[in-house]
Amino acid sequence: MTAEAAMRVLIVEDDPVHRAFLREAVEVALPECDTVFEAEDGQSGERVAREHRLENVIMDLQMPQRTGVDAARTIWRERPATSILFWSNYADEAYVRGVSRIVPEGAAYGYLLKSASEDRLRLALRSIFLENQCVIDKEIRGVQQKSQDRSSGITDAEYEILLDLAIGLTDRVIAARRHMSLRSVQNRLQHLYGKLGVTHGETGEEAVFNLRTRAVSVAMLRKLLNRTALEQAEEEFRRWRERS
Amino acid sequence: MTAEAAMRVLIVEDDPVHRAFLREAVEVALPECDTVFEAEDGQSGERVAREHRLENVIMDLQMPQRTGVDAARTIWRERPATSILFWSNYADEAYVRGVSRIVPEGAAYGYLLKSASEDRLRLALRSIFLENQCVIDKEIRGVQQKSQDRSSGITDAEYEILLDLAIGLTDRVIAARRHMSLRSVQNRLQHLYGKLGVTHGETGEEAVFNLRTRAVSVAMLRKLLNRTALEQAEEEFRRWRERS
DNA sequence: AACGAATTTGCGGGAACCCGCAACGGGAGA
DNA sequence: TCTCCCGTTGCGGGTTCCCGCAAATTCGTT
Repeated sequence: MTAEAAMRVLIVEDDPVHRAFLREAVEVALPECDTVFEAEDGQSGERVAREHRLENVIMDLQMPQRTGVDAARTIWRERPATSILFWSNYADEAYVRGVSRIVPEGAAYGYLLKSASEDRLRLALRSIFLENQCVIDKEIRGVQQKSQDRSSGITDAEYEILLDLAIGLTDRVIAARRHMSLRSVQNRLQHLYGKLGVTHGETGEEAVFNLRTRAVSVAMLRKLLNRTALEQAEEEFRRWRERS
Repeated sequence: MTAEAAMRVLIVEDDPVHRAFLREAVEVALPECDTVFEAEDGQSGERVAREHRLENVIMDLQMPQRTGVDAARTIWRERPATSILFWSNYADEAYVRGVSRIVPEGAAYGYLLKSASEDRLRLALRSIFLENQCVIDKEIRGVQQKSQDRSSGITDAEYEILLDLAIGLTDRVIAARRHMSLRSVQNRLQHLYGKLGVTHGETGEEAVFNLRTRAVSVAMLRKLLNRTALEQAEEEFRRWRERS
């Protein structure tokens, strides 16, 4: 038991400029914080959080080696009550999906864009770390909404097959992996094509697009997919493959 | 003719934290610089450079709306003697290719990673803006080398078809667009597959991968491709399509 | 229990893809 | 000039993809 409410914060951020900026912001916004830890990648972020039993984390999302999502997952697995503020450059749906997939029941978390004003950042820091409130950037909210919308949004099932598609699997392998018939895979693909609005080309002439590749392309352009999501899917597939 | 060597510098960078950091660095490293202009996207960067006839630019690469490469291209088109220091987060081959494709004969330019030390940055500023020397980060050099290597590197022709592939075109459309026969397209594709090391799968069993999509996937993972490159290719294709 | 809607699966076929084989053509060097 | 090498083109085939049609199954609702 610490005598006073001595708060400690961990900053996980690879960019030194941003790291310094965050430390400054924490010191200004949270005078009750007496110690600021820093880590410059997900790997060591996990380690420091574990060693010092830290409960307040500011986490960059895109980092080399080990993503912010990865790090947050293991941190939350070890102590689900940790408060994490995600601090990211982009509002890609791929990231938003990644985060909301791992946040545990009742945990306080936040999702702020780096373009947010300093005031907003300071407010978010106090809300999350002192009052355990969730703070989600408005833009992120929009993405969350859209991704859950029935009509334009993409189902989890469809997202799953999109990943399989994106790493280049054949229909047959997808069928084997997901325990479906070949035809079902093709069905899901057609749904996906519909949702993404990919067609062979405007008119009824000859095909302009290869739907398979085109789907990946527009998913990328719409930021449904990004390299990080790809890497993760690749890794999962590798693991599945090893145990036959 | 300015009476003294009154240098002026333009900083084009969307992230306010980095922008402030850069301004600071310029003021320290270049005391002979008396005016620092700032722009927060490619669009206005071009405008400011044009209006004030600036010859020294620091340019972020990934920016919303209009890329650093785009902005640099038009700036250099208007005044090829401009010195530009590119300042980027990543050493993706896609970016490196994009830059070295547009740098005009004899222009001074630099390519620094944001992870470089402040000393390195200051040194680069002086080298480029005062002595018109090119300064390329070592990591970037490595990428440049590799991309020009005969064996592992990818030809411009192959890169071109990779882009067509990535935006989802069919063989036939690629053939029409590039004025080749269908078979030639398929040939190039096979070369590409070879270079990227994509196969149907390890053993001689059934195919695990769809080569087409798989190629895009590994190109992404290897950072040969990124979303920006995709966008650009998409745009070019659209233009080609309009004039039949 | 019964009904309707959404998924799953099979069948079949046309189109696109992947690719080995072979001939042709143009540029580099002996 | 002759030859060698590389890129292009055609042909033919096996495979995979894309998808309409229709029966079967699942699931939620009344």
